[in-house]
Amino acid sequence: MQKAFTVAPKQIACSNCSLREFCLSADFTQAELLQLETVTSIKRAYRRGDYLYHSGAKFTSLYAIRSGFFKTQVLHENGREQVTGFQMAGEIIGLDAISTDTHTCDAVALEDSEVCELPFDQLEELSRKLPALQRHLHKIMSSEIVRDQGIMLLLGSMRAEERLAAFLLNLSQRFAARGYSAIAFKLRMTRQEIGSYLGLKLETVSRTLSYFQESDLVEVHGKSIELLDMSRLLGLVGQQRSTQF
Amino acid sequence: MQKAFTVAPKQIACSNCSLREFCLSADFTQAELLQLETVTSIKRAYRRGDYLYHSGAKFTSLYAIRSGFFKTQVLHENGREQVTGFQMAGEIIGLDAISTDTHTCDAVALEDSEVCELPFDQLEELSRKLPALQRHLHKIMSSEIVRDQGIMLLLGSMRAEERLAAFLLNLSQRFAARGYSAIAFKLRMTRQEIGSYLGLKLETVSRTLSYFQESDLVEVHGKSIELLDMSRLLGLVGQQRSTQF
DNA sequence: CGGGGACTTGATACTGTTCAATTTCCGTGG
DNA sequence: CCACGGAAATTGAACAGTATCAAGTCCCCG
Repeated sequence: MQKAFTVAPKQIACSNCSLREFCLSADFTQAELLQLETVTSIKRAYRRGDYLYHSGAKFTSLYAIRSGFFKTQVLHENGREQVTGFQMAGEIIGLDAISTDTHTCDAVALEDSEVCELPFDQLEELSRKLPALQRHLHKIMSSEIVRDQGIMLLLGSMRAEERLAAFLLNLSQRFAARGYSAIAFKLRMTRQEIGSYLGLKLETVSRTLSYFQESDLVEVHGKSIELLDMSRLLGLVGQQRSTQF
Repeated sequence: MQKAFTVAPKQIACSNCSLREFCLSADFTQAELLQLETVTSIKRAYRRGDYLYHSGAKFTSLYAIRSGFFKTQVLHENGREQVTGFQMAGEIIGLDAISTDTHTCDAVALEDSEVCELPFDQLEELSRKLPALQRHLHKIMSSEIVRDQGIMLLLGSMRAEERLAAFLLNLSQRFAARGYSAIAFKLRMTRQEIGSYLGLKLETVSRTLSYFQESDLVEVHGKSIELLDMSRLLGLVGQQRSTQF
């Protein structure tokens, strides 16, 4: 974890940090990529615990995470709280705010992070000129909908063990996609945050991790985790309730 | 419930059924509305039980519901099933399919219904010319994300009673917004479908409804329901777990 | 090095599920 | 129009899974 940031959210001039990385995974011609560069972006650094935005704040931009780790959470008026996602490098935050021009959740850095601000007006304007960008934006929003539906399935029909296995495998897959180890990584969030995300209490998360360790499925040391038996973990997620049918 | 449809999904010529209703809630100039008309749309009728599309099918269009009632569901490979939403007139179905060009859920008519097909290519093309349409499309997708997050909160942190109260109040609100009674309506779905949506078993749904009835919160007769005490229902949803804090 | 939050673990309580037996409702065919 | 049959819904009793409460340990950050 880098310690380079001495002051919280400061602006950094960044000429080659633009929409370009927003579109990394899409197919663009060289000419189009040059146009993407024309949209100026602001890169910001955040320290652990900093808020990228608060619920209720006016919406102006989406944010592309360049490095680091965030969580998003909704705070119900009655103190109820739900972590709605954990986001890492290359992912986009803030899509929920488009609907009402107001952020509907908080985004909090779980480690020192850098994000690229993408002014939404400019994004819309440019995507009117570049069909590939337009399509890419639509796909990103749609992916978020699909992801949410996956979590609904998890919350609606899985047991604690299945939820946690699914969670670990999801993290593993995303780390792997970024060139990090798929089998050993550090959890950036607390047991309570994991629990909130998975609809479990922190004690249940802790107990289930301990059980996984006893079963030689994983090796846990605090926030460090190693997946010892991917296929059995996968089996857990695939498993339907033993008593069903 | 109308019985006019003797054959399943048939096409109906419909010159004034276009993108226009897709945009009912947005602000468009008269000139823009005329342009919206130029996108030809196909109106189709579906009978109860008909599939609007299946999971895995190629994505070509979004669908605007003109009348009737649908459910969307994801079927996990292992037989696990989750109802991800109930949609009624004026709502848009199919947004999840944009991300992969393939439908990721089934959409099933819960009563005889009419939908308007919106070819997505044309929608994108036109939205490049009409910023208001572009913005509207983005808002619709974002709203779906916000809705999903609300369900995550419900599934992740509410008790059975709270979930059911929230569900009934949500239906009430949506019926009211369409000019129907907010306090008396007919449930179009089975207890099992409600349960799947709310992450509960059908027996729990049934029991909780019975308990609501004993408590004079609602009056239930099969699929007909009447909300007798809105404020207490609202209180249930707002309530945090009695033992928390 | 000290302090406090994070985590683990145990005992108990409780919510919701499972299994099972009826009853009710509704669409279909006679 | 009524009778029939199967799906949907209700209800009860036992059980399972997770939450809750509590105590103690670990570890990280300042």
